[in-house]
Amino acid sequence: MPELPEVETVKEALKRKILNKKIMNVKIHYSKIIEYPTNDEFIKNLIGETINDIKRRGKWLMFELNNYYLLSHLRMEGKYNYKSSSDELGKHEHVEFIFDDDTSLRYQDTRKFGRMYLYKKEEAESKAPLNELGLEPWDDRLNSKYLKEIYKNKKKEIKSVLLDQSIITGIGNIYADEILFLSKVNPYKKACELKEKELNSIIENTKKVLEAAIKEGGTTIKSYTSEEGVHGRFQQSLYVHQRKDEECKICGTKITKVVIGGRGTYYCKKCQK
DNA sequence: GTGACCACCTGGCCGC
DNA sequence: TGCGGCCAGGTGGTCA
Repeated sequence: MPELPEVETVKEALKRKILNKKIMNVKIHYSKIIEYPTNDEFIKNLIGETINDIKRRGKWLMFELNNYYLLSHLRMEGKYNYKSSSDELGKHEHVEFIFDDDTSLRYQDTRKFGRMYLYKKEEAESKAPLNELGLEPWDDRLNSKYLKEIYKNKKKEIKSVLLDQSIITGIGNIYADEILFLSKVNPYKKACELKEKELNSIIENTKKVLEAAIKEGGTTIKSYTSEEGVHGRFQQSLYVHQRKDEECKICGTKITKVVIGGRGTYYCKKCQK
């Protein structure tokens, strides 16, 4: 599933292809992808807009247009295909953005979980989803004091809390497992019980893991590939995620898989006591 | 405010 | 071979 590094990879790939293209038409084939505004307004407002820049906030792609921000979340299996506008519609392509040079960008999503918002530029930051996002991993304000203050009332397992996008944005299930492994923190540990040293370790390893994953083009698991169909190379660098019963790369103990907060969680019982 | 649970979706996998 | 059931998981909504 696309997490921060995968979204960053998609963003860079899209920038190489669709910057400065003008939208001539929009076709929606599955209406629920558009969360806000209505389908009709979405189409009407986008026609005539130019894609001036593409940014990222957490796992959200932000297409900067003349007057609007188009926000797109890929959720589990969303991806973008860049094709000729005359190409046949793919089976799971739900939204088409047709440009003035007869090319098109298509949003494809097998499981239809992805969502899009279209806001006027001046109001995008003050509305959901952007105003509900926590700090980016590289934000200077992300320190042990910040986490301690928020975590003090969190009695849930740290594994679940790391996935809370309103605290640190961009961490998903794969990288949460990897961050906790490198930080030598047991995923069952309650967030409110973490010591300052552990919080600092989590912060440092969050940056380290995500930076390395971005460098490697993200992680490819099962259905997810990047916008260009490129397979992320970070898969080979994973210490624990999806390595059940394989040997820990540090101590040789078999990796354990459990379910925490409904999510498959992989960890080493010896390294993460 | 917090935590637990469920719905949204489809394809892949497994057992029968 | 075909069918049914389960699982995967990011997020938002509901309820206690």
